[in-house]
Amino acid sequence: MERNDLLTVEHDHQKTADFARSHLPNEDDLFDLAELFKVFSDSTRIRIMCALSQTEMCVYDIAELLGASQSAVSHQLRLLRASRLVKTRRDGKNIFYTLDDDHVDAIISMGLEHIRHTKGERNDG
Amino acid sequence: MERNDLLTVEHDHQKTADFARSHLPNEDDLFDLAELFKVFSDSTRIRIMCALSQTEMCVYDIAELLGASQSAVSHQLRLLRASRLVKTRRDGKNIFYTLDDDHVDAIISMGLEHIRHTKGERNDG
DNA sequence: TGAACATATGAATGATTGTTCATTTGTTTG
DNA sequence: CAAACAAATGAACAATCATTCATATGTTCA
Repeated sequence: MERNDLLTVEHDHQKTADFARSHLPNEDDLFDLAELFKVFSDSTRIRIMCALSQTEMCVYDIAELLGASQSAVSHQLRLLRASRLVKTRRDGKNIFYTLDDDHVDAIISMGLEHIRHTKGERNDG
Repeated sequence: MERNDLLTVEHDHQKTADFARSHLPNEDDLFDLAELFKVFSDSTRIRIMCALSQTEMCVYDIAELLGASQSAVSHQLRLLRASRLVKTRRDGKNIFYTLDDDHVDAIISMGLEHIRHTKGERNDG
């Protein structure tokens, strides 16, 4: 290649990529982050989390609330448990679920802010 | 224990479900929320957003950064654009991407806080 | 205009996911 | 213990998704 590397102020792909790479979260965190947000990526689970942010509920309550099957709800709660977003308390035959993390509300609120913000923007084009 | 309708304070499923239902986001917001978090639910897209929070980058940069194909990156960027999370600026042959929303960093930070918090908890059981 | 580069897009495909159905585990109470 | 209730689990299936490949669109420059 000629010596245009001296004259032009071309965008340097390699440099840009290297710089950005050095600021990425590590692989483990990236994986866990994606797993975490996967939990928020289903409206059924969001409903469950929003509900639990109001009051503790047993599986039957949530199924009733969503008009979903007991099994479906239980499967979803499993995910929420695995992600440490909810915790349980047994009371006789019932198992009551509550949120296990302050971040849940914060994350959902921030999501709501974003979508309301973008909805307002629709006028601008 | 007889006469339990008078003596015991049984959990009222219907009441609980109704109460929680009245506090759920509306259907449209729920759908949009899930769509939004779906964007965050893939580590490739998180990588892209983290990178863009450091510096603007063109498609080629990002492909280089991730070791992914140009096509794969472009498809992902389409999603990010559709969700109004990134915006573009053309400079000659290149199209540079930048974040289009302050919430992106906030949402990712909150996610990181959560996973680091839960990782610390693993010791407690 | 045409060659080279940069990005976008459509179709196809393998992988992942949400739900259902059937069954199992765990708890209470007669 | 057995019956009744509450929750969890595994297999199966349809739907969704991320990536690839091939191709199209758009831009620059000779």
